[in-house]
Amino acid sequence: MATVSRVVNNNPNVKPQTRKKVFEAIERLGYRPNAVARGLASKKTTTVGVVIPDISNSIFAEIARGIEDIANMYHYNIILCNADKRKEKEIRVINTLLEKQVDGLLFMGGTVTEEHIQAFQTSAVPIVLCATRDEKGTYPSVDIDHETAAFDAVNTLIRHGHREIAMISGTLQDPANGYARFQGYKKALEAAGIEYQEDLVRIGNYRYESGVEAMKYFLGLKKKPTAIFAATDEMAIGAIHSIQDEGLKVPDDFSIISVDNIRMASMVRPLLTTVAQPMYDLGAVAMRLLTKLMKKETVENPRVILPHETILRLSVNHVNK
Amino acid sequence: MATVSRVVNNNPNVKPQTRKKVFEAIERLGYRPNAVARGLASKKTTTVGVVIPDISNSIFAEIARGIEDIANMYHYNIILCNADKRKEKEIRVINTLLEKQVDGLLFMGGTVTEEHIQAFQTSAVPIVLCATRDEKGTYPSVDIDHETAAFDAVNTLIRHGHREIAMISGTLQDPANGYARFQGYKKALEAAGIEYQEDLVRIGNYRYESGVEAMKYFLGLKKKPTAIFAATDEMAIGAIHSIQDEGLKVPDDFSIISVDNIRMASMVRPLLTTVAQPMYDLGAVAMRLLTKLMKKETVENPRVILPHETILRLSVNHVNK
DNA sequence: GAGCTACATCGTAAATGGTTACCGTCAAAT
DNA sequence: ATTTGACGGTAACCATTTACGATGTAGCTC
Repeated sequence: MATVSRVVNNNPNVKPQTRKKVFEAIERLGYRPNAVARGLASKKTTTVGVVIPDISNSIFAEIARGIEDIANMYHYNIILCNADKRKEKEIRVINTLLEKQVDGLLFMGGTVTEEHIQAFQTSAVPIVLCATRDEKGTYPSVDIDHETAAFDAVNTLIRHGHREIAMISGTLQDPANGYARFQGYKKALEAAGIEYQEDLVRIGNYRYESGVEAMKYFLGLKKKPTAIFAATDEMAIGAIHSIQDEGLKVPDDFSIISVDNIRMASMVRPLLTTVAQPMYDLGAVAMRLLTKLMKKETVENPRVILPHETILRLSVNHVNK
Repeated sequence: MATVSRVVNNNPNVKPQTRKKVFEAIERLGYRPNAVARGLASKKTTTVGVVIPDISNSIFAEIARGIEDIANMYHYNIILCNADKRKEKEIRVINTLLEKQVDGLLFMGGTVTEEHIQAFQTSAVPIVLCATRDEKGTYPSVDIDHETAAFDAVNTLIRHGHREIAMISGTLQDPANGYARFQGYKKALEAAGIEYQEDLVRIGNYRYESGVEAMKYFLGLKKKPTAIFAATDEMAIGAIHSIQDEGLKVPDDFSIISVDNIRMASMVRPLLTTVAQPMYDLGAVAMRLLTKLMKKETVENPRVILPHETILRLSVNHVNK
């Protein structure tokens, strides 16, 4: 038994001849090692748990792809759990993942609350937050700087001469895509000495339809904005279509910018100018970080902020007075 | 030990009072059952393996969501493995999934070859194919009828008076999205007595860019088609933009139809007319089928074909002579 | 009231399929 | 002959489940 274990695990303490005999027997018997027994004995499962808000959301799917690729590279498997940003469900899957003795946990989601922290603390294995972070900064995380990303987006509008800039925001309850991006918008206005006007902000739900709706509202204003900053590409695309449906043009009549750079941003007319967040890399870097933690390597900086980049395409123009 | 096991597993043979004491101890000690040991002893892991070509592809992501929801409903977890339709990698992940003692396997991919079958045969647990099938029909599967879906698509073009109908196909090596949809195109032409013309078919790679390219080719023809059938929505949207970039209009100058009905189909102008394949349901039904198989329930029809539906939106018009 | 049965409850120990610490053996080298 | 190191085997261990047996209690019969 021990010898078989050694050859299966590539332990050098076995004569090549014996190794060969074992391999032949394995072949002949159709033996397949049982990873569950192995996991019990070795206390390692070579699988990591991933909690994700919604795999059918292209942003998270792209992040997941990054996670999977790196996990695969290090021979880990992934247990994937959708949790829809519902706290109660998140806590539940964290616990079942921990019961399954995953070697590490990758958490994506919206807010991480006190209850999340409590669940995390019961964990014997490392946890990293991906595309989110905890307020206190006690857990390793990889994310972008949403506020600065939004700031940069609004700023490129301002540099193009716009001063009537509306925003289609997400809910302010959401710390990253919602609140932070909204703060970036406000700060950019402030830095340019532009007064913040409440009726130039609409709250959407990140989706296309809410972008359409929000833009309809702006189009109904007596004093219309000249540019729109949307918190997500999807809402931006909704806004574009809302404008085009009225017979108006982007960027001639309105400039549009947003944050994300989903694939669709280069599959619309006009091509969407947006601040790219490196989705694949968010996942990849988070997973890489987790592998280090699982190997108990010391990591210099466990809270990484990935750079964003504004991609100038065709939906932003100089203001048209 | 046995008693604890009984209360944890909700076995009725335990006095309420004892049960309570056990729960208190669990609470006090912070005991968390070890699913790995449980799996070893019970020979069940309550996890199923899913091999998927690419989770960042929105179609598969949507299917995966269906799988996950149903799995969750039956208290299964999902081990997700990307395999990129690469046979060698598919075989490899099938084996590691089986080593992990998954209770069942859901296979999505392109072709299922003889080697796949061999790998499947070593499995002690049920396997179902999702969005694909094996030629011999030996394995349970859930899929749509790609040929008929394509047939229906082309047919609605024909019913709108079109006779010069081009196709942007996928590779004919791919049995489902490629070959079958192409066959549907040919048969629809044939049924309408329209001659098949080789230079009205271009092969793409399912992606947006290849749709753009293919359409450029058609626009360069002396005798242009009046309608285009694309094997996927993405290519159709590429074609639409290719047309619009030339200052021409959809559907005035060209009618466009395709198969899939991805979210983006209702996020373009004009809204894309397409034959919908029920992606979420493909996943959900496949997973449901797998749960039955895992419970050793007998299932009447293990090879299910889900219905498709043509969604009339705005990219198809009556021909304009 | 003793004895018996039946049943509910609980504990014991084997089994699950590996890993690994430890020890014994053997051949080669000193 | 002794030492050394490579190699292989033994058995403990991992945390559960589960078959089976032990225990206790209540109810019943005589």
